[in-house]
Amino acid sequence: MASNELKKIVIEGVQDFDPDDTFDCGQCFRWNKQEDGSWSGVVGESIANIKFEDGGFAGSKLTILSNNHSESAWMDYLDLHRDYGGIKEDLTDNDPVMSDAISASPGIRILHQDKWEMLVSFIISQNSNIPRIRKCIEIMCEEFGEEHELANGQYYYSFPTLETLAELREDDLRVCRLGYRAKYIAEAARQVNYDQGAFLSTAESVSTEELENYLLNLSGIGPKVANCIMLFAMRKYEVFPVDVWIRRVMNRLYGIRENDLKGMLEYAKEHFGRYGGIAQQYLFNYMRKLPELKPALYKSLKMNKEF
DNA sequence: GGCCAGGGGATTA
DNA sequence: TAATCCCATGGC
Repeated sequence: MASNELKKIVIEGVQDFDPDDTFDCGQCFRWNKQEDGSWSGVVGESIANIKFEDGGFAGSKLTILSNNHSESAWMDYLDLHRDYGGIKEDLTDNDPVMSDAISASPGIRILHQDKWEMLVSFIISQNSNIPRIRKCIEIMCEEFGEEHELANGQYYYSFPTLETLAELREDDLRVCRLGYRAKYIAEAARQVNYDQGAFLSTAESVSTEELENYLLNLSGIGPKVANCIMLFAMRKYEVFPVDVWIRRVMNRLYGIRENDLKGMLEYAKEHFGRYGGIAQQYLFNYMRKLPELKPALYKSLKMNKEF
């Protein structure tokens, strides 16, 4: 796994991937953009810095400087085996809204992140905003994660383990500024640790339905959070997490009643199918970018008013 | 099924 | 500065 020496891995011919789109589309919270345009992040027990060698995009050399020297581990994490070109073609078919959404962030890939980290991160995410979520997680890692030091003196913290968080009380978590979510996390950690995380570790071989049932029984996890965990850590690409942004996209751009959650899920199932989750990422990011991208359109949508 | 509190930072008015 | 919003859930 991770040594304390950084080593460079170069992957050639990478397409349909842009670190800016992928690390800044709201699926991950521990990647930070550096001054030179590269991205640094902690993944599991290792740390990495990622950029395109020539600053290019499609087909160019992707450089990963990391103490996890396994190229296949990074291929898996960045989901580089999957044909996003084909997926985008499928989704774009007869859908001008999706076409625009994909054009806004054509380099999104769904990262294959850690199950426990995603479970906790998305409990934290509820009714919050991305800068604040990132801060809470950063504090949690510094307080309760393991400290790692590289040969060059650089240090970083991995995400706290299930065992560690399961032993904490709600009060111990106060330092993370989680608000009422502290209780959910303390309880969920104990629930998942009931079988030492055995069920969670088998998640990818369990059906989406059974997995969803398990997650919905955990404290602080409802349908939206469960879907995010399944999408970002368990390769359940058909789920369609509906948050306030997606609710507005589906209402303003697809004409579905704002409170008709069921109708939105049915639409996604029928039109986005097994790539519902990937479609959701394009749409979510499109809406977040819209004020800059298309100010007039954004204004006309009256995003802050109920329809 | 609808309503509302939960904490607290970010954003907008 | 005040008001509102935010990658929702749980409990009534």
